[in-house]
Amino acid sequence: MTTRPRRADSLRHTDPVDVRLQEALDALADPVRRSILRTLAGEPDFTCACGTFDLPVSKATASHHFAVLRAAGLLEQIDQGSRRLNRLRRVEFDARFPGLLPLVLDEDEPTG
Amino acid sequence: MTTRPRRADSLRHTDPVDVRLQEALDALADPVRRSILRTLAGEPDFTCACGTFDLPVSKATASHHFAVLRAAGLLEQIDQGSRRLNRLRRVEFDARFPGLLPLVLDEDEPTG
DNA sequence: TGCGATGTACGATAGCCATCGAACAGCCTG
DNA sequence: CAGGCTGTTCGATGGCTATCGTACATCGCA
Repeated sequence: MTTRPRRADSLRHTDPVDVRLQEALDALADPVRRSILRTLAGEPDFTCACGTFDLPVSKATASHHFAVLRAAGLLEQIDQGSRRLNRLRRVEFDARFPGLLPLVLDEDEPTG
Repeated sequence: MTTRPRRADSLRHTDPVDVRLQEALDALADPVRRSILRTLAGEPDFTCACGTFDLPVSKATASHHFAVLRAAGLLEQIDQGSRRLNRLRRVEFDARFPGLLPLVLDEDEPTG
């Protein structure tokens, strides 16, 4: 009935409203994930595919990190062909946890 | 030469200014530690000894958690006899990481 | 001086999670 | 359709850390 592609089955989004502080902190406690968020913050919405990030981990691990960030209400993803484009949920997440995301985005140290 | 008691040797404080976001998030990612902070926030400064907290862990583990919080610039401790009294470094920590501590203190769920 | 209370230090253990390679699936282009 | 690209899933592994019991140190008090 639905015309939605099979690929989207792995795209469960979590509304930031439903995210607990524990999950948010767990998600943000990883330096690789924070670097993903910072990169995303510097680009327009839905212009970064997962594979375009320069990360010090394998693509399997990177995929895991994107899933964690999505589950924590930190990003929205849409499929475009074989690519998965990302958007930082800046406003919604900041409404749920005021000030938390800015701390991450303003972090001056890139290495982690 | 110094008249400082031996006991204070285990009291290295970290100025919140010198704390990195990574350490802060690691410290706050533990539910036991967050419950310590919330308890502390509800009492006057330097009125809670470490042993007075009702925690679901052994005293050895509790001591470890207090050390982590102190190292993250989240609390100040002073010795009073055989007791160690605590103060939440609310203002200093909030100056370093604006908004972060309030998120923890306003956390409505006690279980973690 | 001896005892109980408070808290730290140490060594061991267990569970969690970041990580990886390999296999798999969808998508696009030649 | 074949091959390459993008991304997920799976099982295994290693490291980190929360946890504990025990031993130890310090302090106040009888």
